[in-house]
Amino acid sequence: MSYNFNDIEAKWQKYWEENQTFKASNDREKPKFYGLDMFPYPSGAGLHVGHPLGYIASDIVARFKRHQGFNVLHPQGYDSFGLPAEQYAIQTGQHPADTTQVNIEGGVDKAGDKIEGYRKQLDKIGFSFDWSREVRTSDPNYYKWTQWIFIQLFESWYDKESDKARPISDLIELFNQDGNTKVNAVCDEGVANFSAEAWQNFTEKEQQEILLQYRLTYLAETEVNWCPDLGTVLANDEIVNGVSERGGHAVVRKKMKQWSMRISAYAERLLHGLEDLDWTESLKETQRNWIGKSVGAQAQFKIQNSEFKIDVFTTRPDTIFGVTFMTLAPEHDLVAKITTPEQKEAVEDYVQATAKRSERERMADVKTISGVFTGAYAEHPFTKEAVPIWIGDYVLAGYGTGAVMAVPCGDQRDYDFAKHFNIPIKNIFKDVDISEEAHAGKDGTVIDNSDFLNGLTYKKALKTAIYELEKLGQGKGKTNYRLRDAVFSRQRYWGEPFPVYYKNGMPKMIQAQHLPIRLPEVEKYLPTQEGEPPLGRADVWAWDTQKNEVVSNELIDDKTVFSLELNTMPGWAGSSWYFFRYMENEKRDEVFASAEAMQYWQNVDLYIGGSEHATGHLLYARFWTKFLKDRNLVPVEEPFKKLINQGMILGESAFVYRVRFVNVVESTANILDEVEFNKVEIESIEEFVNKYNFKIFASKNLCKTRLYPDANFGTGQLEISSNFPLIEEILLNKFLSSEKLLKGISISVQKIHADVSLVNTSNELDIEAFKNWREEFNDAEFITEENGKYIVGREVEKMSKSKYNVVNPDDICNEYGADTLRMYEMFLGPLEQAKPWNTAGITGVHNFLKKLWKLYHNGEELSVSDDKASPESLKSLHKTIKKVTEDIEDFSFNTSISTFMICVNELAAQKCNNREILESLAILVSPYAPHIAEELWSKMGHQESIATAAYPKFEEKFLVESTKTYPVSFNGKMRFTLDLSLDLSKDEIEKAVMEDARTQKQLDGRTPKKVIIVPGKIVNIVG
RNA sequence: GCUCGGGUGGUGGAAUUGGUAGACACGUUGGACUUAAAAUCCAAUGAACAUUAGUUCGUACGGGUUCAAGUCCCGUCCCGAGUACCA
Repeated sequence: MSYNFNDIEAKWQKYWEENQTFKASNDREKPKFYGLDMFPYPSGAGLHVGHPLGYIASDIVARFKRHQGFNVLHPQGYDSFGLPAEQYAIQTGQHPADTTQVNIEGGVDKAGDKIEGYRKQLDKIGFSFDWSREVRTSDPNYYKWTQWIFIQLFESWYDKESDKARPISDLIELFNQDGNTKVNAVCDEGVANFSAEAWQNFTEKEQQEILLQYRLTYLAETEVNWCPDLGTVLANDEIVNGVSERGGHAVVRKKMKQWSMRISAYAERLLHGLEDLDWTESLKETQRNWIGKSVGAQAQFKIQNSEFKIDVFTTRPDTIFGVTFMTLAPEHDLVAKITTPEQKEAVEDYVQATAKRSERERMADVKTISGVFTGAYAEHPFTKEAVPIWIGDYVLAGYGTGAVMAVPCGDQRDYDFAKHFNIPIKNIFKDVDISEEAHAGKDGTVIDNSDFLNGLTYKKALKTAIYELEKLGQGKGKTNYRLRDAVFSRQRYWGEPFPVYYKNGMPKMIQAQHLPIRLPEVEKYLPTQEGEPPLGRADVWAWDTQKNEVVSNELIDDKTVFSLELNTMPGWAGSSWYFFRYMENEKRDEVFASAEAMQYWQNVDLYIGGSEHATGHLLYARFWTKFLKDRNLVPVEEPFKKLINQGMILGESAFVYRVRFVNVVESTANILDEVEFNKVEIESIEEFVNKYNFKIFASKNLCKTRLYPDANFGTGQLEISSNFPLIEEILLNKFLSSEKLLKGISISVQKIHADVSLVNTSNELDIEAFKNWREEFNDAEFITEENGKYIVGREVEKMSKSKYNVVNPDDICNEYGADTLRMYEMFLGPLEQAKPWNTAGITGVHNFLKKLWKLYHNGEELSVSDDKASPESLKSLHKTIKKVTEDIEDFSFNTSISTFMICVNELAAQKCNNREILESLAILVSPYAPHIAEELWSKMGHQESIATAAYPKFEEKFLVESTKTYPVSFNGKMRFTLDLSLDLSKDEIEKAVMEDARTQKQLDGRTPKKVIIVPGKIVNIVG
């Protein structure tokens, strides 16, 4: 019986489903292992071979852990809220819930295209997912709990004393006792002090307004990243290079009233928590940079002839005597207040000009120095000298206090600014030349011209300066974080609705027992005419506080019926806690996850996903977990113990080269006269050009000229320089009769993508298929290589539909089988590395599986004997057990595939058919190629699935060697090998080596100076 | 600019604490089987010279440490990722 993978795989996938083989129980008897993949966004494009890479890796580990006796939780679900579904809804009018369902479960979309569906595609690869615990973030039964967590955040504040989140009721109690003077909380900047009495005398509304400044999720007027094209605000991590991550749209800064998450309260814990996580250093570093802790001081400068004071943050208080000016961000509150009448116009112009610039412009143009003097002066805290106050857009409103004390001798930006505007530069570093550029003045530099800091070095001066500032009451040590509070509102339809209604303009939470608040129906998914979010179009979107249900907007009376929040939550809301949801399989209606379940599963032992989530999802999920831990809602501080980022699988794009006629010399009489179009029925150059322009394709090797990017052809297309003797010659032979015609035409070649499915493994294009691929190519002509083949060019690029380089895993499963796909994806290279997909290479692992199959068969029949295995076979097996076990633990899956290949090659050479070997081998292979392993296992007489068969135990005794093949080197160069017993002593080895004829030949009469012998390793003869 | 990775055959990639560089595959070439093709099997395959033993050069480049360096140290170049006026 030959290896009929299609039947085998279908059979076992059905078996696993029917028998619920991978259903995890919350049974506490066994040790637990929780292996998780970042759940996918179910897009309509379906899976390509890059998507399952991480899933295969985690599946191998999950299956391995089952063999080792762990109770394994390996769930899967869908992050099904998001922008693409909504954009598609806007275009087609279909409800995002419908398209999302089709994308997951399969069906036919409105365009009539058949969609296979994520689930079917995943099932085909044979994952051991426990689908009984599936989650979908857009399912009301799920987002009910997302809304519930939001309410918990609203009902909490961050107490710096106990360094954790506490219920808001505790805060109210504190306010009632002592006002806010004794409260040490993370809150908005500039909350006014009040006494207990004052608190009690505030109106209800005033109290709520104050509490809002303390809540962990709060509504506030903040400067946000507004993306006009997407019609929504974006979080910092959703912006890349000043444009939106999705679609690359422009982003501008705008003040808007928005929900925010006070993630900044957790900055220090998020930073500190990284230390104990088993994540890659680079990912931790990315998060550290994003949190951006800097330690320094806050200093206060009085403004001359004014009530106002400017607070600045600096990491270098030691350089305070070098201050020669101050710079405020143009958006700084004080700008309007301190500007002198003479400078008013210039300042206002500048402020307006900067406000107009988009983020991208501002970023693109960091080199240009700009700024304006406000006319005001501050007073230096120590020297009491007048310090001019400038504004400049190199100072960011959002960082620190939005103001800097400029020390041009020590900071290059201040230096450049000072030079540009002829502001004096004061050197406070001893024996340092600052005539060309600023000097950091840290290591070994001594401070000068600085009163009490004179003669000190950086570290000492830093402490002294802070001490003196504190003494003056004009500053203190301070730590600043780059991490900003995260904007939590989106002006979108396809997201979680907030469980919030508004009474007297103040947000009120809907009580938890009335959740979920379901998304209302709207007739269109666009913002309203008035610029409200899409939920502004809903007719039934008001909260009745008597009936506790969503009712028609017509009933709003602001007494018992109120308007509901129109924004929805961002994409990261649902993904910030889903890993806890999987733990719960029974009481999903009653709790987001039960305490018992969470106590058992704790946190994710292995999390695999893309590194693009470093500053988004992974940070937010850690934040929510810490919050939930503070409120005793979950038992753990960190959600993901170990994390691996799988590398991207790149596509190998195929290119065809299209001939384009340029610089056609029109109507040159003497050329036309002599032209004979006897090979094609053409009567003029114009006709020829019109007919064949962009219709002739030249094979790759005819176009071996340098490629130049060509702006005229849009992105991704290139033009090749225009010297093509070969093509010209062929053109002449094939289409034209006169060489002179070519003088009237010059050609260029344009490179365009061809669908990779039209190309075989030898890079030959299927010309007929290509002609039929797109209508415009139907009548194309091809100039082939001498052997008549059309060869395409290849280039490695990101896999994408628009590049026609997508390889569908379904096709690979059909042609080679899921086991081959799984093994080949692992065989490609290290999991974390980006690597190109090359379907040609797949035959290697496919052949391996065929050889594996043959090892268990003699002709058509299963051939397994109960005889004792030979020592060689046992050695091959145990070598493999050792290596593969180590490899899985190191996540080095590519090398374990090699190990299997070596093992099977050896066993085949030994003609091994012993049950004791072959059963163990089937278990070893099973995590990687589960279908063939199940089939062989059952053929060998087992009734139960192989999934929980005990992993073979490695035994050293089978590997013990008696001899070693020693490499014998002369001056470090290996010359020959010599088999010697491992029992020999150093002296005996030396004797044996020296007696060898080859040694004497190498020495050629010389006497060795030295002989290095490392028993069991090497012999090196020097001299 | 800064931070973190990385540079090994025609290709993807191996190489425990420094100890036989190129495992395992792909590709290529030659051969067997076949009317033929596919499939399968066998052999060769870092480069150059010698074509029989053998010699020399080879892990981005230049130095160094060592009996021995892809691996450790110093310098340079290149590629990738993250971040970017962060005071």
